[in-house]
Amino acid sequence: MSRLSGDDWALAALDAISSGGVAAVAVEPIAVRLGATKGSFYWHFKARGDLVEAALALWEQRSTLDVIASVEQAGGSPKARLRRLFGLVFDAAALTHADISLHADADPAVREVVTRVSRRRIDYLASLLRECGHTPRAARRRAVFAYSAFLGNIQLMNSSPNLLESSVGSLSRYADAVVESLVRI
Amino acid sequence: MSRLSGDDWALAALDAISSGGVAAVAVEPIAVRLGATKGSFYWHFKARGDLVEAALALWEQRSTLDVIASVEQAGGSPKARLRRLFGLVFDAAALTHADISLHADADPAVREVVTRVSRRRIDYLASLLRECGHTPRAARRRAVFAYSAFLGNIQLMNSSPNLLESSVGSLSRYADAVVESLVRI
DNA sequence: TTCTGACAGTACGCTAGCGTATGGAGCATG
DNA sequence: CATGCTCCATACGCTAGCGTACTGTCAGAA
Repeated sequence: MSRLSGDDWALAALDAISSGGVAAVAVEPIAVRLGATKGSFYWHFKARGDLVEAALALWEQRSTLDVIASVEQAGGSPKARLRRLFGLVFDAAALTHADISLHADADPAVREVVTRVSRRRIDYLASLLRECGHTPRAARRRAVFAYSAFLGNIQLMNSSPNLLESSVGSLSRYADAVVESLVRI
Repeated sequence: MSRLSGDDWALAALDAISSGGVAAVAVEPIAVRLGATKGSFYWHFKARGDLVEAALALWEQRSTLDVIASVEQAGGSPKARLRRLFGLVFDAAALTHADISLHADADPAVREVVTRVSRRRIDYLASLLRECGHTPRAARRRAVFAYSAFLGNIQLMNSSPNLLESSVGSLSRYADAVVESLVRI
């Protein structure tokens, strides 16, 4: 990796966000991690803010569009797609860590992206639930509820892993149950 | 406020946590906000870490013990207490903001406190649900679920307020419904 | 009134991180 | 081979914030 691209930096920045929030996006430490120096960074970006922006864009892409596309491509019944969706998001620890940091951020620019991401995810959830036979209103209500439950779960898993596992047993059976109760008319 | 106490500093630090996370606990800016200087701070505390610690202790007290005591003192049926509990936590924006920041923090010391707080809250929820007639196992499962839903809700309310309100209508009726479904055997 | 101790202000050095300027290294192309 | 372009390293100045040392102030005890 003798020569870096802007995407390399954005990826590393997203990594930093996952482990320490936007505040952890610091040029010099990331440069060290990439085995480079600031010289490289300031070639690809104008300022630190642009790196944060790029990382957010990357996150937005990966955590919504990519996930949705992957689920849609796999196909299957709406219920099967729901189940696959839950499986994906629970596994992708890297993505959920970024989620946690970003949802807690107070910066307006971050919140704008987060809101867009949340909206898109909820829209997709609602569309699946409509396909399952729910009315648009009910589908939307359930989608919002499911999404907020999802947020709470990753939060709790992150801050105190034992608490959840001890009362829920297997995560995959838990996801089964959640999907089941969401789909039930 | 010509003379400050250690508690004044801790309170201001908790405020800083609410609005910017633990990273926002910076001695000099807080000194300015208190109309003082570092000279005061380093009289009351040995180092910045001690201030963070004090703020966390304050949060732990207020967001668990105080809330629980207040609900218990008001009395009423377990269901009424549950309802009162939800009303309290949804209103206390200051507390929930701190919650959001702290649940997202990666520092082991913070996570230790957060885990203790979560455990205590879940324990209290479970005890109320047992009083409502649930078996211990069921009460605990529901308590964990309710708590994680709570976390998700404050998260969503914080990062994108409109998303929740638009699909849920009145927050107080929402709380009614949640309590109702929790209590139902 | 004087003295003492609790409390606060001021001045200083130190580190981390941002941003800039400048000087290469290496490759491509004439 | 010379030239120029792309990419990176190094060195520098600047700010925010931590922690320390010393100096001041004021209330109450003696």
